[in-house]
Amino acid sequence: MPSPPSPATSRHNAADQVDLEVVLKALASERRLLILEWLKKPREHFPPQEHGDPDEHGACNLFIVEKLGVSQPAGSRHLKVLVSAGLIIPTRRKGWTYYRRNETRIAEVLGRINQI
Amino acid sequence: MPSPPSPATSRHNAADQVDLEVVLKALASERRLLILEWLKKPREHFPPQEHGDPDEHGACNLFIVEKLGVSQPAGSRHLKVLVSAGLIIPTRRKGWTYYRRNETRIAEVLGRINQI
DNA sequence: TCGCTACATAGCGTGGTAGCTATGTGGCTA
DNA sequence: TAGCCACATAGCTACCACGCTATGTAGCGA
Repeated sequence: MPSPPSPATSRHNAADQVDLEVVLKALASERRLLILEWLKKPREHFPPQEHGDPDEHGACNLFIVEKLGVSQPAGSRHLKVLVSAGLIIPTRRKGWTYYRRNETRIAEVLGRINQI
Repeated sequence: MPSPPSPATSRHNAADQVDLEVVLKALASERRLLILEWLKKPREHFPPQEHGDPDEHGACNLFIVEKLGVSQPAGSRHLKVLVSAGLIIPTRRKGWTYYRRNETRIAEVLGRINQI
């Protein structure tokens, strides 16, 4: 779609209106669906981590990238796409970045998708 | 995702298992979301048509293409993507092709998406 | 049977996405 | 403060989606 001159922000957060196309594009990737699935139960899918509580902060960037089986930049980009769509939340802590699901936003998104 | 040598069929129909990535890619398009929206109430969005009942068979290909505002091949391709994902059903009749929503499939798809 | 009309296919250009390697950068930790 | 480690950025290639125009095809009506 040839989008009209985009207004103001290009990033997204939980406060934004759900842009269905952006969210669906973020979801339309096998790898990103996997990430969301894994983050449902970080403890089951990732090794124990030293500083971030898996349930509170989610899983470490490096673990996710490794489990994806892609290069570090490729993995980070997938995570960035999910963050931009508001689907996951990053937490920086002691030099590591942890990601957890944004359940509020996900519920909001599903509400919109269910109107399709 | 580097898909493995694809097995057997490449087309999809209502009997297929829902391939979430395929369906989400089909949905991740402003224009295709519009088509699905319009097809909820064909009578409201399209001119009266001579041979196909809007409620039974859906809207005529040409009307949809015109309302999309793209060329005929581009419009037809969008429709084909939705058909391949099983989201709409084509009916050929008297030389025209009508499209209607596949509500059964859509419900099935939404069920899967809600597990995200 | 002939022609017209609805739709599909082919082929091309462009932009976006996903992968990679190489290199920056910024914040712990010693 | 120096070094290292986690992550981001840059820059490349390959591929796919989407737009277009031109052309093919199949089925209806006369």
